[in-house]
Amino acid sequence: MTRAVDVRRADATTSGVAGGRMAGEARRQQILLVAMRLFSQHGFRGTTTKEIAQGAGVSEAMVFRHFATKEELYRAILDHKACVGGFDPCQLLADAIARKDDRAVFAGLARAMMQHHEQDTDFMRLLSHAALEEHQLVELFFERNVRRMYELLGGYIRERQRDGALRQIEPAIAVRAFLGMIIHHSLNNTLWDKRRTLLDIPNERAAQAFTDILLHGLARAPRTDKRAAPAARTKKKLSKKD
Amino acid sequence: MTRAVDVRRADATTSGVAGGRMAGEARRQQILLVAMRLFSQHGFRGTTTKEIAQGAGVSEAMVFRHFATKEELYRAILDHKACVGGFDPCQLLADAIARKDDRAVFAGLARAMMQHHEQDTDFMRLLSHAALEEHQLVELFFERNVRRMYELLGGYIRERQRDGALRQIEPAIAVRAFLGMIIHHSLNNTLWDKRRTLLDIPNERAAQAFTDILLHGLARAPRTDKRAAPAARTKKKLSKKD
DNA sequence: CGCTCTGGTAAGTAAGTACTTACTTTTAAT
DNA sequence: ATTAAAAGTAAGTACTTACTTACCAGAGCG
Repeated sequence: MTRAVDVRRADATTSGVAGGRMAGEARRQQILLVAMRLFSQHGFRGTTTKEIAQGAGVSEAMVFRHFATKEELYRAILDHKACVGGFDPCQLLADAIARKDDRAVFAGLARAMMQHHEQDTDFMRLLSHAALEEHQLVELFFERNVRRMYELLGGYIRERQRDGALRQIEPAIAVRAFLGMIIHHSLNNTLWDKRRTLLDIPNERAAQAFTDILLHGLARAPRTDKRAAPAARTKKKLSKKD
Repeated sequence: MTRAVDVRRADATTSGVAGGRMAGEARRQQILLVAMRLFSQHGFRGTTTKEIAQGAGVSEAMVFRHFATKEELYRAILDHKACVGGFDPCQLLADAIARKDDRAVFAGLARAMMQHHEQDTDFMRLLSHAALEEHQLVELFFERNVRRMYELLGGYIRERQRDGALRQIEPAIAVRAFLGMIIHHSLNNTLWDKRRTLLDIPNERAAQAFTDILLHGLARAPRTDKRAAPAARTKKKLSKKD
């Protein structure tokens, strides 16, 4: 709980604490960067404007010259990250999707997401803080990134269902299950179990394993005989009620 | 961001704002209860001792009579919840495990966890806050609850692998995948997408679907062939014993 | 009655907190 | 060189925060 005045200003390149006078826009960007790191570490309320200023190597007044309020600074970060932060799954997967290479689609996505999470831990933390603080910009991020992901993957799964390659399960559920594996795994690695005492495997293996589970899980024939009537799979036998 | 002085003291039974003089221990418990609600809503730094006192209907000094520091109060809550908060999967699943009823084991767990998450949203939030704030008591919770879960489920999967019912995949990975689906789903419902615009299904259906995906995903025969092997059938209808 | 113990408070205090004001230095175009 | 704007600061302000101090009221009990 005692937080101490830890590393901030670690190193000129990352913290950007450039001694001299900077051009306005450069300074603005630098403050933004520093603030993002601090907000992600300590949340909105847990970060003081003084710390941000110190981290950037300027006086507090400079922070308020560039951003009218602390809130505006926060908003600028979330806003910026909501656009830039998320990679573009469409582009990444376009090729595999066109080839209908299920394994390439899902494993590729898993790999890319995990890598992304690993590199941008700050943003994951920032988003988590924002969600807990019920910041409205989480919704923006949702609309811009998450919903598109559900549409893209859901659409692909639906298509493969029509092809007869996957069994009939609500695509959104499958998407949630898959993203759940990945995101939960990343959160475990960066937040809950950093020392990886529960499970310590390289990303590549995790991506393969999750893809395996999903694709076998969605595969058309639970076991053998697929030459039987295809109608049988509409509800299958395990729909034990609900 | 503007938080306002919302509901606190909603109602005498839940907020415990009992007017008169109380016995020491009773007051202590009541302060604890109020504090837990507030901490879960706003995190440690986001909750003031004044708010806690008001919520409990006493002066701030009373809070500090019972708990030397705010930190001690927080600790008392996490500590208490780490014991009481988590349900006991061992007991819950003992029967299904003994019967080797895969579907009952996993669906039962999924159901119970989701229900639990739904009822104790406060605790989920509290834990998330604690993890982000890197509070050391998260580790305690991990040791007491999460690790046991991995051991229990991992052990069961290993056993079923020996039985030839499940294919050879590292059990811990399967556990992570399954818990990931469940926990991610719960977090979506209570934190990220409360209005459930991405996916809105009853818990029971989610539990069934996740179990389906996992069990088919772990099933022994990924493809066709090997119709001779009788082992392949064990996981077919599995719910009905065998 | 006096006397103490306990649950309780009003009113602090010192150290933050976000944000401001009044002022100085540097840059660069005229 | 002159000058106006831009980059920068030191020292506030008004308010909040965790935590303290000094005191009160009533119950129980001799």
